[in-house]
Amino acid sequence: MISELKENFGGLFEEELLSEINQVGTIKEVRAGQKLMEIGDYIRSMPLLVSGAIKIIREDDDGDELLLYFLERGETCAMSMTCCMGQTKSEIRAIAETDTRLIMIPILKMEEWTGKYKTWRNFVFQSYHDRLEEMLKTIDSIAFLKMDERLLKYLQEKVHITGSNTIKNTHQEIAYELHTSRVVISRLLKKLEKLGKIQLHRNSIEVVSI
Amino acid sequence: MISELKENFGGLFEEELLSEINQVGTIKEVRAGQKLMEIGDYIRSMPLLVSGAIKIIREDDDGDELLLYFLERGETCAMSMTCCMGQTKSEIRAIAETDTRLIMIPILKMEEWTGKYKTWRNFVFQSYHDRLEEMLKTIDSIAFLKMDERLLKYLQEKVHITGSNTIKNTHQEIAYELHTSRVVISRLLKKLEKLGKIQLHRNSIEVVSI
DNA sequence: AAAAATTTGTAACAAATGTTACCGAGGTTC
DNA sequence: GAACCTCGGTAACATTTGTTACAAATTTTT
Repeated sequence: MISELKENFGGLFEEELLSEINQVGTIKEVRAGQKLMEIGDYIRSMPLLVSGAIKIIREDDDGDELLLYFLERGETCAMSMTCCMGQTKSEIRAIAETDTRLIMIPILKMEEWTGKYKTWRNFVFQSYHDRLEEMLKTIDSIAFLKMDERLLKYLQEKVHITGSNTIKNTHQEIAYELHTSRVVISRLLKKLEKLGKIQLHRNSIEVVSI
Repeated sequence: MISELKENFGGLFEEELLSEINQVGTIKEVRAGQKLMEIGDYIRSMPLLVSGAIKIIREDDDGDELLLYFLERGETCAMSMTCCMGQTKSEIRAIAETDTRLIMIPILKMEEWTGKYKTWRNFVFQSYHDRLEEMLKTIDSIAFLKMDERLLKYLQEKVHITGSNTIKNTHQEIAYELHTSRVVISRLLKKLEKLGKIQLHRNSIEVVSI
């Protein structure tokens, strides 16, 4: 674990903290599609993302979904942090977007470290800041953009996160994440294909040039 | 200052911290409508809200606005905190919604206190948590609600924040904050009036029962 | 008081998004 | 291979939201 720790967090944390993490952290591996956290769950440990990507989903009372953002390597879930400390329930769902490796830190330790290590504190603050920024970007998208622009952004994000130009999703799945209907997505994707930006296949979308 | 400090933050902070705040904090008073922070500003101190309310506004490249949320007494601006520490520019605009009193804390001190006082640390973490929650609520509104429901929520919020059943705004002002057009707001307000929920006057809206 | 500006109401229309329905292509199961 | 299921394409239509235009009421400015 120590090598991948240094790879992802070496620049941030001092030796002593790294070795503490190494001692108390446990590795968790999840496959793409697997659920990491459900709305209403209590959280007992804080995740550090070593590799892969996680999508964070919001749901309303009617069961309607919305993709909030993706977490990437080197990041952590700000929601988890406060949930841990405040003993409140999760307000979001977390699902592995790709195969993912995490280091799980027990709550108690993370509280201890915020007093003990300035670098840890800064990391936690930075994480909050990043998450607030990400939320602002999400708000910008749904408030200021039309659906076609949101879809384009979504496709770009997917390419970035998965590191592949082929997006393996059905139109229905995309519709859920953008909180719209399948017909709307099919319509807009067809338009993008006619513009030469993508190529449509069954169960997958090939991004040509965006 | 010490008395209003205790009134708003007495339960949270220990005597020693309260007295430190009393020493280095400076009082700032702003009138309703006055701007506290502009997009792109660098922030040099962190505000603690003693009385009044502040509205936080997001703006896109075209100058379109959106109300994000209100800050109330006992709260602080999470954005400011990270902007302070990371030396980054503000991404939002802050405008006093009512006459407002603030205690301004210099950046250096707040960094020092995060190491020194556990209660301060917890306050900062709690503030981040509250802000993330508030952002989630904002996202819920714009993603899942129709404009008439958003308007209703907005009116409720206004009544709560100002402590008055009379909302002194033009339809155009409301339209800006909800990022829609004046005609849409006038239309929906008229519908609410016909339902007996509000009464419309020039430059003001009287909330009867919501 | 007259002129100008602001605010609101309303109609008519346009655009974006959501809904329902149905079909056909592909793949899977039996 | 027949029956079944999933996925995507498309049309037709409904609803929501946005736009333009104009009039009436009220307030402010000159």
